[in-house]
Amino acid sequence: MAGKREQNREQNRQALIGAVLDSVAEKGISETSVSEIIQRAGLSRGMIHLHFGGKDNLVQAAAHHSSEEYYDGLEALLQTAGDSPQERIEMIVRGDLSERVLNRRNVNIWYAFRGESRNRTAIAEHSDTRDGRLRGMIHNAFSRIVREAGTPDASGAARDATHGTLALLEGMWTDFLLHPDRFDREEAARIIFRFLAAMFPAHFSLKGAVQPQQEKGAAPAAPAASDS
Amino acid sequence: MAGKREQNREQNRQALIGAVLDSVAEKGISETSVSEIIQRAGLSRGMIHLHFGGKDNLVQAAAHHSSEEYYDGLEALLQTAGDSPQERIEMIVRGDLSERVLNRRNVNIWYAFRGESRNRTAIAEHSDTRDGRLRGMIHNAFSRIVREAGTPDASGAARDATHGTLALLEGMWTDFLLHPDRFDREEAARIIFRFLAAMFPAHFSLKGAVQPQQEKGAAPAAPAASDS
DNA sequence: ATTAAAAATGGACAATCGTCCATCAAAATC
DNA sequence: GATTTTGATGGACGATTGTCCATTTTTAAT
Repeated sequence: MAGKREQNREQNRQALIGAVLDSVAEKGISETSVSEIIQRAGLSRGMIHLHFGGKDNLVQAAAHHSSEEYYDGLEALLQTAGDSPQERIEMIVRGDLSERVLNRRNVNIWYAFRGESRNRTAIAEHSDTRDGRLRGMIHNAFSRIVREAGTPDASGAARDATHGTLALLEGMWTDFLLHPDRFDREEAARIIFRFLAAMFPAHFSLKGAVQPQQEKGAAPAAPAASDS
Repeated sequence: MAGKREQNREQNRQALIGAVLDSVAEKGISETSVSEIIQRAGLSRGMIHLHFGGKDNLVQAAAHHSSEEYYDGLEALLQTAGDSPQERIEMIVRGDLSERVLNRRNVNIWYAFRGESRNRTAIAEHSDTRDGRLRGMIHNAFSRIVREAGTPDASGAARDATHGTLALLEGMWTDFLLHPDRFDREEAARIIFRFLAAMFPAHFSLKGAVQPQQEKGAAPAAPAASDS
């Protein structure tokens, strides 16, 4: 049962966190005041101090919550992916560009926090651990690809691929931030896979994309996975 | 001579703008108050209202100034570049990753403004026009490359290359923001050129980078430029 | 030198910020 | 049902915010 006491308590905590995120997404951090928060949450002024000990801690908790939500979503998506590394990469990329993850609300929140993160150490750490876990997931997959293929400088290639993929995703998010209307998810994905196909032609195909110019049309892309 | 009157006037305007940028870079936007600004500028409280009509306008002017500075630097660099499109691209990429452009101060300022840009329309526009002009510069170069090479879907390839390059640069900036110490400019450039070499093997060489895995080693990269 | 004009000063001002606590309401325990 | 315990309330509080203007200082014009 958990007790009506603690049940309400937790409910109000979540209401406050939700109110912060809504306000940050809509009005930005600088306009997210205590008055704004409690008005959105429909709670009284003292709640923030009671549950979080102050506004800063509440904002930090909200940043943490948002970060966890993002990562959990991505991880859940990854559960549904196949076992092959290329499938996992593809799932991460498409997931990170999907409506559920990449939308106005999330982008606004993410960039608002990041802009202030340099000062708020705690928030910066969430940024970091998120990126750290994501990087780990991607790097693992590329390491497997590289190992299977027996590339000469294996660790370097996997690292470059990881770095490039993350940078591209990051850039796409910025694109969305600045032009949410014109943004084209398919185009974004296509560009990233073009990059990956160039690095690992045996594992990623270009599908409908424009082929790079070549003299003799040397083996554009072999079929990717072996199983399923 | 320009008159000592107007000379001082302009000098103080610049002092205020500089103070805003210093403060934003060091303390972030939320801690950049009027008191903070006038203290840094060593001027009196009323100056902001006198010269800019209010804090918001001053901050906007500072954002504009920063944006212009960035773009002017890049354009100056471009003047020294050769005439071939690949040289121009290379100059833009290396310039955008150079110490002079990509440093802690600029990155902090840039992301601080961007985080708040959604609310401050004027600031967002600078973000936009900057990206617009940069995009134009890059797109022009890729269009020429694509035209010379007679790629089938020319406009699509040029657009994808532009989009990808900008996204990668954007991602690298974010990388620098989060990890200014670990950031490796050479690695960042190498990854971007790997992407470009994959799209236009006849125009961009991989140089010292790891080669993508291929079955038969089909023409990894022809020497790029023809002149000099 | 005297006057006119403009720039710079710094404090007054209302509004808003975030914090905190005396008080009240409700759930849990006896 | 009485009592204890804990959550919730909302106003008071000092600090700080940005704006604005009466005053002083400095430069330019006479």
